[in-house]
Amino acid sequence: MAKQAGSTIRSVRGSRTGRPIMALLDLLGRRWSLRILWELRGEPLTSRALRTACDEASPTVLQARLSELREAGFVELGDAGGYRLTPLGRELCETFMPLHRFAERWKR
Amino acid sequence: MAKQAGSTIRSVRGSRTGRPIMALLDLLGRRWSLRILWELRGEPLTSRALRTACDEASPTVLQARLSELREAGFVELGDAGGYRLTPLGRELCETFMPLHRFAERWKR
DNA sequence: TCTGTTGCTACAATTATCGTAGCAGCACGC
DNA sequence: GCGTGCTGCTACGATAATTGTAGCAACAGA
Repeated sequence: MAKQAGSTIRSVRGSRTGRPIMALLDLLGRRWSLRILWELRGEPLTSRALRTACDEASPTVLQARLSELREAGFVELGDAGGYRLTPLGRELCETFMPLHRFAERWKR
Repeated sequence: MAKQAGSTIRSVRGSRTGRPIMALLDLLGRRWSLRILWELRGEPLTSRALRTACDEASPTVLQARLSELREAGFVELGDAGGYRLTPLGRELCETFMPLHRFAERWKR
């Protein structure tokens, strides 16, 4: 499912509860979602650059996630090519930016 | 893999890069991880109460995630039974608590 | 002993993800 | 035109993760 950008996406788990946080947690809980947002926090990246940044994750999933994140309004495809965060996506990214500091302290 | 609490866990993706944030993003990016932390934000929950809170997610995954989150030091099993956040886990939870407000505004 | 908890597991079926390969479209230099 | 190299994106078989149902042992109270 979730074939191409703009088409249907598997209904986000938890959205039926009507609680947006559940839908958001589910979307962000899919593999590579968080990582993609994280890697896009800086400059726009082409699909291949993003793939490289994400440890060579398979393009299949990357495209799926990008489609979902685009439909959610967090990511967009720039005119000159390359993916980048929308203002909304940037806001979301800022939201869990403190994770960075936390992770550094966690560092098992 | 990741059979029981305290045993080995599949090495967290990204940990090889030496960047803790990657390991954390990977751990949190597994299905139900974020949701579990979210549901435990309040009172301790028994495994079955947690399962109910998580839309009847299958106990297999729930146990797997709980083991991982326990090994990571975010969740613990109370003496009288019931799962709860450790101080560290609570700190992590606070970190992405702003997501709640964000989700409310996002609300497609 | 019976009932109802607790945390936790087995196992087959279904999905998601991986990994490799490759497509069409576009811009470049030749 | 022709090739080269980029872009976003997809097909498809193999592998791993997740689901759903059922059930276990251990413990507590009646």
